[in-house]
Amino acid sequence: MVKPSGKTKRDAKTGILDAADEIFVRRGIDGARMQEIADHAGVNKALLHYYFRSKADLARAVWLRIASSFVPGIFQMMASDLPLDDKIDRFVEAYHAKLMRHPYLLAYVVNEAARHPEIVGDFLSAERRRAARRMIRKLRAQIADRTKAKRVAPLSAEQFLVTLAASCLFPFAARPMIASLLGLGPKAVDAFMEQRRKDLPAFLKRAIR
Amino acid sequence: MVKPSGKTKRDAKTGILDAADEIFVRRGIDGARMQEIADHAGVNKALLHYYFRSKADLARAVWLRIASSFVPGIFQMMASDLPLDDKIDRFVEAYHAKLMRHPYLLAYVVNEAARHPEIVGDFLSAERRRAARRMIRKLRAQIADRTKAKRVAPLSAEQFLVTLAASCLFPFAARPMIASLLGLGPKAVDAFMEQRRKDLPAFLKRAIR
DNA sequence: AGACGGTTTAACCATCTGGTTAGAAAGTAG
DNA sequence: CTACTTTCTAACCAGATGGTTAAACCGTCT
Repeated sequence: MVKPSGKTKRDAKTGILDAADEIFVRRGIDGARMQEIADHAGVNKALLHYYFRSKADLARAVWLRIASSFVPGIFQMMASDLPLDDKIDRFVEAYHAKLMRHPYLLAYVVNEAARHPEIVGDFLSAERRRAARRMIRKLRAQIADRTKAKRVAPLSAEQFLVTLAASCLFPFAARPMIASLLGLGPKAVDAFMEQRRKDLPAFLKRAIR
Repeated sequence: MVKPSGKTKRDAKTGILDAADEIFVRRGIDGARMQEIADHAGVNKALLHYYFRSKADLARAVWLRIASSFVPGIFQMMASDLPLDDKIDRFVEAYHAKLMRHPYLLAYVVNEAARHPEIVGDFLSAERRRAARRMIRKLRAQIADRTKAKRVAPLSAEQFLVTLAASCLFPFAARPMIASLLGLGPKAVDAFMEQRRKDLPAFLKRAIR
């Protein structure tokens, strides 16, 4: 049996994945053209179909890569023994850093998840589902400690997590609308986001104080 | 001069707009097919081009209609003299009701706004910009009153508004992901959203208490 | 009735798009 | 070097898609 060089192969395949990543995220799956991906990767279009049978296949591969970089690391941190306040700080920080560098990413994720809900499940292996449950359980315990100590109305860990994610992520998804409604230029919006990164943790902690 | 029947004309045109609305929102602009819109409206495809020169034109008309139903009413309420707490209640309530009925709407808005930022500006007339500024000014005063009275760290009205919008809207955009991560079926997610509608106002008020 | 103008349609067209194929390069084993 | 496999490409194809056109339709005015 002949062993392929391995290096060349991986280079071409990951090169295609990188190009597809960029184009799919920028244009959306429907808006992306296989030819543009091929050009961007510096490869013949037929090669895309050689490594990935169809456009849908390629899109799925890209989706899995992106989802893997988006969720597991941060969710593991959220399941750890860190104090709740530190978790909030790190959550805000992590997504702020990631989304500042990939402005189209969230619109892509939201859009494709809404129109092809099945791919969301594709990404969630049994192990990842368990990890999510662990995280929720841990958060629930930490929040219960807090609300009990301070005599505050009880708060569902799920709801808090969603609010945390919403507060961090949504502004990036809604960036153009925020800019228009507040009358801010690109630099001013960046400043607004930076301000937000600093203020948001305190705001959220106050709500569960 | 011949006067067109008026009724028929308006029916056909708005019929097309209604159909286009549904299809564009469901599939996204790139994913929508002119033929599907025509079929859905019960009209020949050429008629779409008779009333709206191109697909882009039709998409723009739909966008403007949706944006008009999405923003101005609620923002006017936010600029009114209502107490801040009531505004929070109404804001949560209004978007909850709207988005429960139009599950794809937010993904559509986020996606198209991200990929065609210019259309966001198209919608914001000078008058609407003024209205937005009025709303911010009013909110700023109301929040200042609160934070001063309760000796809390000052809070930007803009940041609060974004957090409010994020907490209400994002869960609908992220619905499939929430469902998968929390392991909820469609009915359980509805219940989760309903719970959220009830809990969220208190959570937000606590943060600016 | 008949002419006229806006409305609607069937048929058509040029182009684009995802996907295929046959074969050329290029790497590998013997 | 030769035989063989994998990688890569140019050319091609069928179907879809946005858009056009010429003519039919239909109410209204004279």
